[in-house]
Parts: sequence; structure tokens; C-alpha cells
Amino acid sequence: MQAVSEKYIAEAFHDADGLNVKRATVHPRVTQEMPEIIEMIQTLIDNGYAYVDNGTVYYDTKAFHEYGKLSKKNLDELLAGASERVTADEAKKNPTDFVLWKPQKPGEPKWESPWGDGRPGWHIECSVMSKKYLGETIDIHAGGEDLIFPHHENEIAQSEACSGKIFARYWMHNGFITVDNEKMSKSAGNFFTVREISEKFPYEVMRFFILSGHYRMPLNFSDTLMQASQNGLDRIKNCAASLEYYIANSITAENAEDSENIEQINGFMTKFETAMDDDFNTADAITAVYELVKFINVKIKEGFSKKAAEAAHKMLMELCGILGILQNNEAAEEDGDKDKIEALIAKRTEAKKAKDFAAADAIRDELAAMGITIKDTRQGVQWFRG
RNA sequence: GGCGCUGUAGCCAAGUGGUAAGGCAAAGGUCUGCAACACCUCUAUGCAUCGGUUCAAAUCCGAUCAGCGCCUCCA
Repeated sequence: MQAVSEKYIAEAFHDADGLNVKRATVHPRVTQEMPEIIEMIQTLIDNGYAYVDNGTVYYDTKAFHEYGKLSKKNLDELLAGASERVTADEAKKNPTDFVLWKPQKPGEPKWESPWGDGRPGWHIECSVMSKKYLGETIDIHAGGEDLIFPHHENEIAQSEACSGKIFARYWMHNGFITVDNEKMSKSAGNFFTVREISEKFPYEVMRFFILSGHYRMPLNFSDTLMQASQNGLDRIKNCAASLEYYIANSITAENAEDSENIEQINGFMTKFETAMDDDFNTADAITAVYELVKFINVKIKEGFSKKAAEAAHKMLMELCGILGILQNNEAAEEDGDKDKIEALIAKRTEAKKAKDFAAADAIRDELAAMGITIKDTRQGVQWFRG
């Protein structure tokens, strides 16, 4: 049991790390929070929000007058609908009541409790761990839109009935991913994992793709869209690489245009922040990045001072850093073949000078075979892997 | 059946009352010996459809159509 969960936790972290998702400071586990879970259930019973029936503890949804406030559901309508659809559980006072503690079933793990051996219901653990590690009121609670009801609704009912305080100030519910405009499901055969996608496209492209839409909106997934994201991301990466090369080889001195250029560069941050402040509008924020890229590419062509170029680079890296992309670009570590590559490039430049283009192209092909792409720029020949 | 979300160019997508950002793709051009990168030009009298309100609507209201989520176990 333990080994199984360890395996999947490790696998999940593998993908999360790949996507550059930062780890939380605490990753609690339900099995290690049993005393607190039992304590909270007892509090709910004591406060009159829960009742015990033969080893099972139920939450009394009618006792919590704001039940349904998150999902904008009306309890009376819920009850009416539930009575038609759900075979009534005799022990429940109301069809919408949910389990806080359930008795052990044969073969299942169990824990001791005042109501008998058993295990927690599926909502209480979240209220317990949230309270323990984050406090009675949290600022932001996130989750998939499918969890709004009943899970998040029940968390509110449990936590607020215990503390008498607001449980979460903001709720962030993300939309679902569809595949070729169809819901992802095993039965439809269009089900695949982050790991499988990562075998076709880098994690970074996946991250950029997800950021290209608003998190609350449904997101359609397809190879075509991933390819488009890869192309767009390459544009940003090309810009960063060109700019780095420009800075390394720039001879343009500080000049009168610097202050205006730097003012413009700072304007992209303002635009970026405005978008992000609007409910994490990453799609709009990326626009600011593209506009900065355009600005940089034009300036590289026109020529601008090293000082301004460095300011632009810092800004580009900062914006990309917030988005969590272009983080591995620090891989400017020495390439093992550096000397060989630069010797070949020098030979090609010689050949070009001698108008021996056949020889020059042969060297370019040789470099390509090594995985090296070269770019002729005004400042010289730039090369990179990939 | 009920509640909620969504529908903007070939594709993705921002824009929630003041006259349609940005990206990808395609096309033409500039640069280049060629190429790659880049740059320039071009792409919606139009925002699912039909009505309504308003001086003004993608944005507000109503109806309709389509997709999705939830209303049940599980999280």
C-alpha cells in the first residue's frame, strides 16, 4: 500500500517538476492526520452539524444554512432533485447529507474512532489539512471545475461550521481539457497523460500551451495546437538567444535613445502585470511578452546600446520567469564540441569569403548533422544546438 | 429535467457599453550567395443564431442552437 502510493507520488512529482511546477512547502497525507480528522468530526457533532448513526457520521446539510452558496445551488431544489434520482439512504436525514466517517468494510484499512473502527469520508480530510497547515481562513482555494459540487461545497460546510469564519476568500476553478474538441476519456480512446505528451513535446511547450488560454476556460488539446505553441515559444527563445548574442558582441555605446528605450521596456512590465492582476490572465500577459520580443528584434536590427539591450534582456527573462518558461536557458554551459564547432564555422566563413559556396554549405550540413543550427547576423555567426 | 460555464478570422486567443490586441498557419515582399533567424505587408463592416434596450452592443436583456461540467460513487 505504502509502496504503491510512494510510486505514484514520485511519478506525479516527475511530471510536475518537468512542467516547472513549484513544490508546496508541505505535502500532507490523510493517513497521518487521523487525530485531527477525528477531532474535527467531533467538533461538528458537538456544534450540531453532524449526527451519528450506527458507526457512520453524517453531515447535516440542513443545519448549515449557507449550503450551496459556492455552487449556487438551492438546497430545496437539490433535495427535490435528489429524491427523484437517488435511492434514499435510510440513515440520512436529507439526501444531500454526506459521510464524515464510515465504518470499515472487510479488507479495507481502518482506524479507531469514538464511533467505531472505520475511515474518514472523502471531504473532511481537506478541511482538516487546510486548517492545520494554512489556518482557518485561506486566501485562495483552487481546483478543477468538476469539484465545485459537492466537494468544495462540502469543504465550506465543514470548515465554516467548525470555525465560524470564512473558509476561502477566493476560489479558482480551472476549466477542463478536451482532446480534438471531445472530452478526454478512456472509453473514447483519446485519453493520454502528461507523461505521454512529454514524449512528443517538451514539458516547457506544454506549460506554454496551457498558459495560452485563460485557466477558467475549457482548453482544447491537439498536436496541431501543441505545434503552434512550440512555434510561438521558439520565437521567444530565438529572440532571447539573438539578444544574448547581440549583447556579447555589441559595440554600440550608451546614447540619447537609451532613456526612451528603457521607458518602453518598462512599459511591457506594466502591461504584463495588469493582465496578471486581472484573474491571472496569462493569455493576455503573453501578449506583452510577444510585444517585447518584437521590440527587441527590431532594435537588434536597428541597433541599440548594450545598456538598453541588457535592460531588455533582464525584462524578457523576468517576464518569462514569472510564466515559468525559458528557465533552462542558463544551459549556457560549455558545449563539449565548442572548439570543433567554432573551427568549422571559421572554415565556413573563409569559404564564403572565397565565394566557395558549395564548401560553405557542406560545412553547414556537417554542423546540422551534429545538431547545430547557425545564424548569420550582422555581429557575426551565431550558433546553438537544436 | 435543474444549476453553472463556454461559443470572437483557417486555428488558438484577449477584449464585458465607445467602434475588434496578440500569436500560429497561409500568401506576397525585404535582408541573405542560398538558407535559417528577423523585419514589412496582407487576414473578421464582423464577434453561434434571432429579436430587444441604447446616441452607441462582441460586451446589457430575452429566446434559440451547439459544446462542456455538476446534480451519483469517487476525488
